[in-house]
Amino acid sequence: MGSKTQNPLIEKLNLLTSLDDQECRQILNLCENKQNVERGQYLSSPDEDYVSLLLDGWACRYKLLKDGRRQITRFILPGDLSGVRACLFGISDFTTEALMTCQVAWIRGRDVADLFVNSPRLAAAITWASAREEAMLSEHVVSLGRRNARERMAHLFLELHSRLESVGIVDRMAYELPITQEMIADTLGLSIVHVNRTIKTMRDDGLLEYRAGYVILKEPKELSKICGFNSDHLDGALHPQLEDLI
Amino acid sequence: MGSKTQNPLIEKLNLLTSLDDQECRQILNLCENKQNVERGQYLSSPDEDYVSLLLDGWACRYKLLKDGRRQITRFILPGDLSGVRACLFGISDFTTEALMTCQVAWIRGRDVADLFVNSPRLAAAITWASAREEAMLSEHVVSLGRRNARERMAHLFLELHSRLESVGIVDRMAYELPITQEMIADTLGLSIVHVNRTIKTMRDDGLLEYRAGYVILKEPKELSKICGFNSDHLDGALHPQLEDLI
DNA sequence: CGGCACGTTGACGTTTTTCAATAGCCGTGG
DNA sequence: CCACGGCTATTGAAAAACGTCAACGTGCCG
Repeated sequence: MGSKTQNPLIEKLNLLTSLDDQECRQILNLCENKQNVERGQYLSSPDEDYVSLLLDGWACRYKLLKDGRRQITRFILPGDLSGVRACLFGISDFTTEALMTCQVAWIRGRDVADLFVNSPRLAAAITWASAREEAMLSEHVVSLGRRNARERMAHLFLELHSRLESVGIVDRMAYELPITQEMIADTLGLSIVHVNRTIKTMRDDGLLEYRAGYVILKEPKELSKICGFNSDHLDGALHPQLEDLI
Repeated sequence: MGSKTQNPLIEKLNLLTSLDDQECRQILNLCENKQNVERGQYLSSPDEDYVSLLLDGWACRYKLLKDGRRQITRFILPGDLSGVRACLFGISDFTTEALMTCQVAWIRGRDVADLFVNSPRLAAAITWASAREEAMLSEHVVSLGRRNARERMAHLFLELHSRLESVGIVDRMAYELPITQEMIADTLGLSIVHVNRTIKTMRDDGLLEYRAGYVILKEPKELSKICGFNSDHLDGALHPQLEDLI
């Protein structure tokens, strides 16, 4: 695989916002190598010994049931870490796959472990990433358990917008969405057909535009009202009282 | 129902299994005070400044939508930590509520933060708890997104069995389940009525017994086959190669 | 040009929800 | 003691949401 490090480097890591430049560099310095992972290839390292930091592109994490049903639990966007749990604590029966050519940096598990011993702040940043994960998954559970198709869709599009905005790759209320309707279905626990129909009615109602690979949220207020979206859980602040401790 | 309000102190914390007795005691020593929380009361500390360690009883974490729909994201069992994210990183719009009289120990947020600076192994244990959380939530997402009612039910009952077993409060394949069918419905993203019918058919098929507050898994093999249950994600081992590092 | 992946739409089936009614349990107050 | 209300479990009938099957269109690419 090409270990070319071109350099469309992300503006920000999706870690604690209070990390300063030097700390971010410290994280980036742990990256042994950067490489491109092609669409359809797995993002987990073969032996699960590395955490990956996505520098560019989209990936997703999913579980495949024996009869072929698939559930996507998470989209991984530029600036996101992935594989922390698998790397520190063992295997996982989820798969992480690149949805397009991705630029990925790898951090050795032992270097992450070292952070706990030598860099408390960075260890806390890793824990924050894990906690943010948990918060997004909790919202995902709420969507799948108690929101209908339109509400789920609105929530997904708004959450993706928030996340992409925080790494600076949206254009106002529009952003690139390089995924198929099948993936949306597998994320939202719906069938492809129903996703298609739901998008159609939302488009007909003027809530959004949706073209191949591109979304424009035309009525973000209305969309938020539909699903009760709130982006607080994505925010990267450490509790103020703890800032001086760690 | 369990009238065990007194002091059957949990056998194990649900943390990294490699913590030794002294380390567990170290965690317990952080607990400023223990108290009983009555059924229906909230388990979050008023100011979110404490992490809670559940010593006895059941609690659950849920989100309430504006129109009254509720989604339970997690059951908190004896030995579980809760509130780590809220405490370290800020507020959350989820509520944690005692389902019966619970014995709870509180750990100050700053003491948890201190662990990152002074006790890397314990900090890693906290991170492990967060990662285990994430794994359970991922499975929950899979259930809600891609499993039908019977599969979800089987998965829930098996997962609860595994978790209770690991803290030593099951009797073979039987355990106390001090929750209503409404809570099961709010966990599994189903209606009460459908939960009731689903349990009925599973009972009729001889898969389980279900009486008020009590479950017996009569055909655990069959139940596992129904939902593809696997308990690996609940296991508390640190990656072997890292044991010596942290 | 053909093949392929993806999106779109209609007709129909299934799962699950909603509404409604009943029954048991339990504590409370008369 | 009993009547009563509140909560939970249970069951039937009808409706709504969502899935499946199948067909067709469209754009891309070799």
